[in-house]
Amino acid sequence: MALVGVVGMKFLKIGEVAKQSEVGIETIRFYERQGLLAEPERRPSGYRQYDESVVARLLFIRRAKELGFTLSEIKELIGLWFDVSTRCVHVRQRAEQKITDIEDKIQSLKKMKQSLKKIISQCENRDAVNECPLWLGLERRNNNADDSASAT
Amino acid sequence: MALVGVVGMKFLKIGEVAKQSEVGIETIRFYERQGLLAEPERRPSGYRQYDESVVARLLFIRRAKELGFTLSEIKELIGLWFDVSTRCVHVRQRAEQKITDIEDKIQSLKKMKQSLKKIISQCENRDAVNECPLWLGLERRNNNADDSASAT
DNA sequence: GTACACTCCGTACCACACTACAGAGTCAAG
DNA sequence: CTTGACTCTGTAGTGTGGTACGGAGTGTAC
Repeated sequence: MALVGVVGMKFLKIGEVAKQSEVGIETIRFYERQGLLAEPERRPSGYRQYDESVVARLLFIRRAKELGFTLSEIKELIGLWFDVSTRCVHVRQRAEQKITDIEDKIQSLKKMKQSLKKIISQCENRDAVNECPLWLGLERRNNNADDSASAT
Repeated sequence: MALVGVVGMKFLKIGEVAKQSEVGIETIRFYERQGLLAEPERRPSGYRQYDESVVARLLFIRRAKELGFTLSEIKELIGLWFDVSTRCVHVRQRAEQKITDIEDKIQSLKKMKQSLKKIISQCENRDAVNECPLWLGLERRNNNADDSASAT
């Protein structure tokens, strides 16, 4: 039985993939329908047969979602990789755009973190807590020329 | 500049707030119902009367959403500020937790950025594009002491 | 060879975050 | 005044991202 063409290649059933990636079975099939996962090989019975790489893909999708990317953005990010050998110029441009977006996100998150630190320190010092400079300056693309905001 | 009864305090109607914050009128009312915005003063006619600070609040909400926070998380973030004078210990803990989450997000975004750069360089070098080390290692809670702070 | 878990497909349903009316009242320029 | 843009409340509908069946077939351990 189990004659597999290639050596040592471990195949996974959908439930095993689900367990390893901590993504629900239904969700995996949903992602397949949405084009985030390629349609996998099938056993004669129709069972999906995954190789291990799909787990990494699913972990990536999960994390990217937590970072505020939509499924269609994630699809695009994944697509960048597979397009790389084909239409170089477009890929390059899109990748550079994504990098800019990501850098903006990082900057905003850093501002947010500074604000939270400020909250904690005010908390500790029991300073007068009134002015709420809070949260400002993380609008995106923030080239703040004006107030030299909080820095710790 | 319009001068208003009391001091130089400018009041805004909902449409003006919407325009300045680039958030739809319906969405502003929706956020009010959800408790992300306090119920504003009303004119005798029932018109909402906002002061300018609401614009910053809305920009914050917008940005936080782009960074992957849900409305209820955003509500909590906003709440942290206003609770700060009251229940210090809890606030502190929650703020510290948020900071950890944010640091994780930043790390993952940095990994993602590195992967994109790799795509671009492979694009340029026309290297064999085969192994797909891509996207790995951004699962969350990954501490790498590697690449330093904000660079371009 | 029969339990029993697993998988298949399809459809329906869910929560979240809006978005779009309807029908009535308000404001401000001309 | 009138007129037209703006606002009010309330309810209904939309798009995204899943989640939960139902009824059938499959795999395998005993």
